[in-house]
Amino acid sequence: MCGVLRPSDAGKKAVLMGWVNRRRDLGSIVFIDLRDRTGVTQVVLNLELNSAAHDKAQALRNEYVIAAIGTVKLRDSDTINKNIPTGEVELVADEIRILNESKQPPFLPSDTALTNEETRLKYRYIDLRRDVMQFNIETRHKVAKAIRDYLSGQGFFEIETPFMTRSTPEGARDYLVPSRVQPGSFYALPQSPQMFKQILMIAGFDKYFQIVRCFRDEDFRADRQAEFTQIDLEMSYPQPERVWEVVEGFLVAAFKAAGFEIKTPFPRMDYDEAIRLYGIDKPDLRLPAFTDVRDCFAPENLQQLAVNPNLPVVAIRIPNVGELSRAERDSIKPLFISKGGAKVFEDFKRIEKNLPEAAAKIAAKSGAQAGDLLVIVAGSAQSGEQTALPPHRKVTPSELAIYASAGLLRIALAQKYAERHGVFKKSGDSAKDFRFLWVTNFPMFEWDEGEKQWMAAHHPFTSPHEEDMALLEAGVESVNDPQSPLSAVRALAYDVVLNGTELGSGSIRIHRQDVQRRIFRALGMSEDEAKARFGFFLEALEYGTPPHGGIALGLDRIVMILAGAESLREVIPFPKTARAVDLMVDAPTPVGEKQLRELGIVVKK
RNA sequence: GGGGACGUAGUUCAGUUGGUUAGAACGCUGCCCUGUCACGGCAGAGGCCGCGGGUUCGAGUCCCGUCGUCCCCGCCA
Repeated sequence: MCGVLRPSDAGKKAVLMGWVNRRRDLGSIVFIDLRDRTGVTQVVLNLELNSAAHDKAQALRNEYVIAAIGTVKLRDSDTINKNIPTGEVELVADEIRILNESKQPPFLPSDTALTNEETRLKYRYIDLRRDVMQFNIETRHKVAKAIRDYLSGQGFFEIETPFMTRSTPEGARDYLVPSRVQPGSFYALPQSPQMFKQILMIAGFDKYFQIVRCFRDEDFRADRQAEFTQIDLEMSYPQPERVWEVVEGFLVAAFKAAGFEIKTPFPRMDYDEAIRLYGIDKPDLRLPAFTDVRDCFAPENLQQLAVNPNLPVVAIRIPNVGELSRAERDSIKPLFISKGGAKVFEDFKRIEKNLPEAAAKIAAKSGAQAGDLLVIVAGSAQSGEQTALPPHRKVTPSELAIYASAGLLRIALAQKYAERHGVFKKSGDSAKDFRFLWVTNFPMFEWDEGEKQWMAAHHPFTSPHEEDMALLEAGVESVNDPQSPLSAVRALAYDVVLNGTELGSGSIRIHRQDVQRRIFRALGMSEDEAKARFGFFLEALEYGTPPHGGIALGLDRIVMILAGAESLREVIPFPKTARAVDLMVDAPTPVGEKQLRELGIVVKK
């Protein structure tokens, strides 16, 4: 292999096969850098030593596939290349065989400047030859293997579930597969194996996992692909803590496989707390939390600033940004996305000038140092009514709007000034570089403003909190009332978050028929409707279902973070574009009349 | 569905207030070169300026539309 020869191999005969990475022709002596996935070795062709081989080297071009047969030789001390692991040796070739030629590629794997992504995706087989991509795909393999090994060792069975399954009109849009033998009927590709894994619990496979492809026909982002891979698992009789322990266990193994030591257990935080401190349900702990600085202002100050005094006044602090120019301060406001009447005071200098006392208190309370950026987000007069708080909830909908607006701005600012504060740069200290977090006690229901009703925040099989059963009972008939007690029902649902990325999401499931029925009723779903959608599943629940719960983590996202990549496309061998197009194979495509006829499909233009 | 950025040689990019023959680097082709390793030197080829329309004496540059890629909001139980 091209990356393995070392000084200890000196004198040995060797055959190297690989791609011509680069050719350096000095006339009577030619150097070939030969590359395969293990690395690069220099092959020497000297006219005086072997004129036939030297002649053959004249014909070599980039990306030709060749075999070089020769002797491993220690390099003279002044010709050692310290930049590559094989740099102390070279292969003196007796013979060169051209195994295959190559057209001139649109770009070279050895290029230093990265070609645009469209070209890379079209010629993915060349892009994948680049060492970064080879590393990413290797990391992916190692991580997946470590997880398989770990879970198998813990008594989990990897069990496959169908890809061609049943469409359930919940959640994301389905990819559909038409049935030829039953024209007009369609399978759906699974958005996740959710119901199958629960059925496996009912079936007695009390520890299940699967590294499995999932499909969602929605709009895509850097961290969302049409098809993506989940580490899906489910177990019988667990407390949430037991699920977390398993996940922490396999993440330790996965990170170790990629060369990182991480510590467990991960910290835990209530959903409400995450919103209050970070304005988002997947906080990036590498950056400081919000400070509520409402009490730093005198009441007349708030009035003067037209700030709603009943709502929080949030200070966002981004450390070590340095002095901002006027233009930079002006460029903050366009980053702000106001929800529910939230407004931003992007220029802290102005607050310092007009309200020096308040500004000093804010700086002190938020722990701001010189060079830190402070931005204030507060409620305007247009903000929603402040409502009474259920005893165990810490965030009302009006507050949520403020926190969420501030949360988005916090991230936008942190990304914009990432170069300056350097918080996102890898330090080499895993405890700092990988900030894990369990976010727990999500709300069971979310208010859908469009549908004017409460919807399942996670999925309708998530178990409510034992303590909140009475609230569920009280709210079960008020699905269309935004003030319904349903707002306060917490779910036994949890997310695992890493550096502001949601890695995975899970819950303890409902195993009791009566609770499941109540949930469907609370979601405004009639008995018949529920039966039509999930009939098989509801029936299965009636045949002795053990309590069970689980989680699913995005393998692609884990590998993306481990590889230090900015996009899932960097860790998926054959990804799709934002419009779900595969540029290499050119999919999707229209199909012929005959094929459509067989499937009983007429395409409307 | 909405907002933004980008599209010029094989590749990465530059291209001034609209101005005559659209440049550079890398890559490519040929020649020279015995220790290079992003080798070096000389010479050369290579362009529907994404596509369509408009304004203009004149458009890579301005306007409208369209296609594609990327990022964000919505969406993603």
